[in-house]
Amino acid sequence: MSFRSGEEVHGEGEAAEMLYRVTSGAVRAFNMRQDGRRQIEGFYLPGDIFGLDVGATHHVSAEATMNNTYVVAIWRSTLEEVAARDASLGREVLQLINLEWRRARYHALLLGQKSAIERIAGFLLDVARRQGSDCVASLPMSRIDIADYLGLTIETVSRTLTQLERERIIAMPSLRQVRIVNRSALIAWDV
Amino acid sequence: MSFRSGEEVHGEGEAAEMLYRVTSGAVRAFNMRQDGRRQIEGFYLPGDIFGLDVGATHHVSAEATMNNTYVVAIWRSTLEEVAARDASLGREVLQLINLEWRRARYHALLLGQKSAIERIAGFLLDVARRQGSDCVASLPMSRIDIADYLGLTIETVSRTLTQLERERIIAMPSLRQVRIVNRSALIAWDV
DNA sequence: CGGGTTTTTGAACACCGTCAAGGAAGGTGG
DNA sequence: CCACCTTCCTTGACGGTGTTCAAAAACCCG
Repeated sequence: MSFRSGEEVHGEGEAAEMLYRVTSGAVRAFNMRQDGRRQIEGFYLPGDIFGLDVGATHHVSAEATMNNTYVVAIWRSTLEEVAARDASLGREVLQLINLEWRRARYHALLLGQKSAIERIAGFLLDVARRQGSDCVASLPMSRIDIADYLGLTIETVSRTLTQLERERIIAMPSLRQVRIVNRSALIAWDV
Repeated sequence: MSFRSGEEVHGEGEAAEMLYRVTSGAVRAFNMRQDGRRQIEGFYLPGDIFGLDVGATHHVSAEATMNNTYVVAIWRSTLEEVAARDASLGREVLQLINLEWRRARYHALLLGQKSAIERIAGFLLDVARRQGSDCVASLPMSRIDIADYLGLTIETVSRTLTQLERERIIAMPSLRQVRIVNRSALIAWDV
């Protein structure tokens, strides 16, 4: 399946009938408030699996963060049939739920306790790591997305990135490319 | 099992061999950072079940928040034996994981998007509701615990409670008793 | 090349955190 | 039961971090 930026993969409250894996682009999972404020709970990058909410319905909406986002989908029922024959698959799903949970708790810690620069530093390191790189993070999402994920405003995100660039800790060859120049300094911020 | 304030029920990283249910008092689940900052992920009140981390080990530490906290424990293995015969039990456990997850997401939204007064208002309503009351929340935890749960400082928690009291939205007959006087005003803050 | 969106930058302000001190509550021992 | 002590909570003043509002700059895409 192919999505353009902002297109919905699944909506909050919908029946959770499928699992998805990102093959290119990225997906944001989020909750919306009545007044329009949005909390992005997580991003899914190529290789990541999402949509495995426990229970019958999705707890979050999922949208593509950019054009040319590709996703492969599999029916839950199919998965369950296979899992019935192959116990290792069931264990793998549990592992994924486990990982998801771990991320959610880390996210709460980030939102509850960290300063702007700590949030940005941690975010960059996380993205780079998940992309299998030590020194480059390519950000497949807008500043607004980053802000709504980190519980900041776009202005603060922008300012903090600029500050890190001025301090020669990162370099930004383009808007969505971050090169990690001084990795240990970044890690020092990611308490 | 009986616990005094601050005593540990289970530690982060320990083997998750048991499930627990609070019968009186309360329990806090939290993660600690190297620098001593603490994020409380949730409170468990009488009737609540905790310790059902997915996977083999606990992801959080759990401590009693006050003296005379009583908890009943059951071995996971026992539970699994029973669940093997009774599928409805397995569904109930899934429901609990579901609820836990829902709370975690709500918590992230709270920490990422809400002001101090919104956090306090929502917290009071949540505690009252879980205690089966419309107009009284009895807080079985210290101000520090509330602060570390809401991502605030104790001073801000205290000031915000005082402000709500001055505005006749709540009354505090004692430190840990909050009477909800103007419920709709409180709900208006809990966007 | 041009129009619209996204990002950056600046200035002023607000909210919350920090530091400090005083006050209330609860537990302990005489 | 009361005095004492410790711990927890409240209140005040101040400062810093991040938000808000506004405008300029950069980027993207047709």
